[in-house]
Parts: sequence; C-alpha cells; structure tokens
Amino acid sequence: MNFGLRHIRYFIAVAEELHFSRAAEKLGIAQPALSKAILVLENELSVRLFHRSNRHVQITEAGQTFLDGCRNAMNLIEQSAENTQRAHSGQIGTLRIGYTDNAMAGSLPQILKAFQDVQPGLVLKPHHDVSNIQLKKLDEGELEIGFVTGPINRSGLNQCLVQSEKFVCVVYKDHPLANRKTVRLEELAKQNFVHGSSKDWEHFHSYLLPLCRRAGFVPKVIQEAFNTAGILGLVSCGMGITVLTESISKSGGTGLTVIPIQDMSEELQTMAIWKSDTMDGTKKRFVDFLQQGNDLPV
Amino acid sequence: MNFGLRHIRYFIAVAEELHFSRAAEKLGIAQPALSKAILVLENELSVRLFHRSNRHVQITEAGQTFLDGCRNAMNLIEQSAENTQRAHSGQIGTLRIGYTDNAMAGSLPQILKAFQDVQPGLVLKPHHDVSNIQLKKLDEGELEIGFVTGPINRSGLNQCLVQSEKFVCVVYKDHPLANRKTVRLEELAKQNFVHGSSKDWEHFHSYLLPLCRRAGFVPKVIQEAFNTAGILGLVSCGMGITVLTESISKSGGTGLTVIPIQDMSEELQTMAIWKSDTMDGTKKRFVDFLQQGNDLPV
DNA sequence: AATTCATGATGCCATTTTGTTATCAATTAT
DNA sequence: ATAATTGATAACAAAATGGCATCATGAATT
Repeated sequence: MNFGLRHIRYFIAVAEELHFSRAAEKLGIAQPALSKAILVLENELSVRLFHRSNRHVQITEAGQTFLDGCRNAMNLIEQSAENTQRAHSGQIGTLRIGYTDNAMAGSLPQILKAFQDVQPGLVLKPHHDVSNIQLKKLDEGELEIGFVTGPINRSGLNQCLVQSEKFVCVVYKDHPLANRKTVRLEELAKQNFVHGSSKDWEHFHSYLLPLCRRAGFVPKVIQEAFNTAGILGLVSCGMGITVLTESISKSGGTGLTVIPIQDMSEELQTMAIWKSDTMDGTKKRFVDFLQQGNDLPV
Repeated sequence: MNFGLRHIRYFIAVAEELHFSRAAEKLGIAQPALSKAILVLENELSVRLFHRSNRHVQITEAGQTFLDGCRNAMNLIEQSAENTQRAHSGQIGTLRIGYTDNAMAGSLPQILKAFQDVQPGLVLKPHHDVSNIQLKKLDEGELEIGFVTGPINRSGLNQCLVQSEKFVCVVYKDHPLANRKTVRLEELAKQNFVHGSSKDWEHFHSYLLPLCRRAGFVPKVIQEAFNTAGILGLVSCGMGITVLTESISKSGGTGLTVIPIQDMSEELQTMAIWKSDTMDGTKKRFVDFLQQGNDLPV
C-alpha cells in the first residue's frame, strides 16, 4: 500500500475516460506520466486495473471494485477537508459549557439562546458544575468555557464579566425578620445558617465569608445541602436562613421571603472563563460573541 | 487539496501519539520530515491541526474533525485495496452467465450449484437468452460467460464442451407416430412442424436444418413459438410435431410422446463460451472450474 | 499487402517532493 | 543557573513525478 492520492485521482480519471491520452489532458499532465502512474498503482496492488489493447481501454472487474472504493474515499476526504475548515472557522463544532446555579438562574439562558440564533451550526453542551470543578475541567480540557463565580486569578485563563448581583438574605415566611424591608449583615450573626456543603460550595463561600467576617461574625451553619434547591428547601421548612444572590433566590417558590441586605456594596460576579491557549474556532466565536468589547484578560 | 495519503498517514500517527518525535519513530522517518509534512498539510488546509507548546502537543477541534474523516478514508482505501486484490484473484465478484433452454434443462444447474459450493464468494447472475443474443452480449461485455448451442466459430472467443445430446422427435400422444419405438428423420418430411420463431431460434435451426436437408426435406413449419414451453404446448394440443433434444423434451409434461430418431449420430452440443481477452479473476476461476482439462480453444 | 494512424509503453533527463543530519529556540525540570 | 526535552529550521541528499522523444502494436485505409 505505497501509493498516494495522486495515483487515485489519476486512476479515477482514466476509469472515467477509458483513454489514457484524454485522461492525461484532462489532468493537465502528459500521457507518459499517467501511464507510469497507473503502472505503479497496478504494481503496488499487484492487480491489473485496466485491459488495454492499443485500440480500447476497459476497466477490469478488480478495477471496478477499486474504483468504487476510490470514489468513496475521495469524496470522504474532500468532504472531511471542508468540514475541517468549517470547524476551524467555528461554523461547526461542539462547545462544552460549564455553569453554576447562579449563572443559570441569571443571564446564561439568554446568552446561550442568543448565541444559538447567531451560530446555528454549533452544538452547545451545558454541564452543571460548581466553580471549582469547572476550573479543573477547563484545565483538563473537558470544558471549553466555564461560567463560574469570580473573579478568578489564575494564569492561562481569560475571563469576561457576565453578571454581577447583590447578595440577599432568604428566610422562611414566619421568621422574625420576614417582614423587614432590609437587614444589615451583622444582624444575621446570631441566625442559624443553611449553607451549601463545604466542599462543593467552597468557592461561593470564599466570596461570602470574608464579608461576614468583616461584619464581625462567622455564620453559624446548622445544616448543609448540596445544591441551591436543597438549600432553599431547608430554609422554607424553617431550618434556618441563608444568603444567596438576587436572581437565584427567586427560584425558591412559596414559603420564602427575600430581604435585601443594607449597606453591602459587594456583589457576586459571574464570569465566563476559558483557557487562553487552544483558541479553537468554536471557542473563539463564542468568546467574541460574549465580549463585544469588554475583555478582562488576567 | 494538494496533499497525499502520506500526509494523512503522518497526521493520524501524530494524532495518535501526540508527540512528533515518537510518531516519527513509529513511522520510520526522522522528526523534521514529520514536522514539515504536518506543516504542509496545515498550510494546504489553512487550518491548524495541533496546538504545540514545547511540552505538549494536543489536537485542535478542527484537527479532531479531520482525524475522524482521515481514519474513515484510510480504512476505506485499505479495505478497498484488499477487496480489489480478492476480486483480482477471483475470490469475490460477480459473474453474468447466459444460458439457453437447452443448457438449463441439462447440466447447467448442477454446474452452477457445484461452482457455488467451491466459490461461495462469487455472485452468479444467470440471464436467459438464445445463443445469438448471448454472443452479442458477450461481445458488448454484458455477459462474462455464455452457455450456447455450439460449436461457435468466432475469433476472440474460447469455448468448452458442456453437454452433447441426441435429437428426439416430440409428438402429441394421439399422433400416428406416437406408439413407434423409433423414427427415421426422413419419415418426418410430411409432418407439420412447430418451431421456435425464426429470428430467435435461428441458431438452433442452423444446426437442425442441415440435417433435415441431408435427409432430403425441408420441414413444413405451420406454427412458431417463442420458447420451448410454447413449442411443447403447441405440440401437446395437436398443432404438429417438433424436434428437440433429450433433456429439454422431458420438461413438456403430459400429453407428449418422445421418440428417439434412428440412425442420427449428430448431437446438439452446448458449449460454455467466453471472450479470451479480459480474463478477469472471477471468469478465470469459473473457466478453470469448467475445464478441468478439456479446453477447446478456437 | 503495404501504409498510415491511433494509442499505450519506455528511456532519459529536468523538476519537485520528500527525507536526513545538524542545529536552533523555547520551555521545563533539576 | 544548567541540563534536558521537543518542535522548528536550514542545508543538502535521495526519491518521486513529470515532460519529451520515441517505440511497439494492432486496426483502418489504400
């Protein structure tokens, strides 16, 4: 098997014309070159592909078999080269996108929808993961884009602000604070907190806890849940209160009261984040779409 | 699209190893040659296929797309080359075989069955045609093998005797001759004959008529039919008599009597026949199988 | 029968492609 | 800081491909 695409192209031409001189002309080469190329191919396969008399050329049965295969292969390769170029320019492809509860409760759905409208050739595969896991998956190439709680300070990653939300206090509707218009953070010092589990929510906590510490207390956590729905469920049945962000706290359903936190200027930022090397076409398209001007390289 | 199978092979190797030096070693070439080949491929496609840092090589998304296509194409080509060789050696393929009523009523079914048993990879496609048409189709490459009434005297065709049968007289069961043990050919001079239509049966007649002429008469044809079944049908309902061969006259069913013809040494020969150029593998196998020693080249 | 014609094969040389060795440049590990 | 790893580059060698002139053969023409 030591022939090339060139031989295959020539073979197809001869099979189509059944005439060496004409096929050679069509290929833009001289007839002897074509004769030689076909001979090489025949030797390589140890198969006679054409019956040639000096009057007529006809394809052998084996030649016909080979022709079918060659036609398919050539189409496949051409098609594939085209797809490759489209994948390169980002017209087709797959984008694995990580998201947090915060991102999905906020502006991510609209972003994905809008992007799909502009780039219908791309398949988006969203994966729900907390920020830490997303960072790991980005590193290991299991995600192209993450939507995480930020900002992140890590080299090799670029990011872009997607949303910024105030923290709010969520209590069950019979709670003493339930009818307050606002609370101050330090008022929560003696409350029982429901939190996300330490391991998975470490990232979120790393933004919230310093603020509590600044307000002079460490939250008294009496219960942990694995996700937002779990936290809000525990809150609504009276286990305690929690602090989340505006948009996500809306998803809790009845039995809950959301109270703005007074004098708290810090917001929880959700960032799109991606590896700055390996900028493939699809990723580039998505990032360009996101940025529309407001890049924040690390 | 000006790259070759070589580039594709190299690309697959690099994609598998994700390491130029190792891939080169595996391919049995030096690393710079491989680097250059991949660069050529990338330029040709205008697509970066690998992200290379000095420490790691990873495939791009576009590269992955191309890899899939290349793998398929390579498999296809390798598979196809193999099939081509098998087709050449006659292990696989198709054989279009023409046959006359005589051949099919005689030994052809056993021949085809026996050949299929020995060469299960070959597809046999039998076509019912009178000898003339078969010869034309052989010429035009629409048949590989014909089973015709012979012998044939034509250059470029080889043949091989398959069966040789006595002529017999077929009459309806109430016919005056019906209870005779044998007849002589000249006794049929005054009988009404049912024949095959002149055009299609010309070939059969060209063997039978000279024998009648030698016996001193020209058959009085009162009815023509298109095929053997038609002839025997007309005979059985009393339209006349006919002369056919032993085996085929057995297929006529009731109402008919078959009478050997006395003192008639000539027999109707059925020959396998094929073009002597264009000896493809499948045809060669079939011919070798048929001959088992007794070739009759023209 | 002799001649011409059509057509694929062959020999020889030029050009292009492919490959090798030595070396560089950049990055990581020690 | 130094050594090691690894892909890219340069210069040259080998192999492949292509072109031109010519040959060989069988068919068509005279």
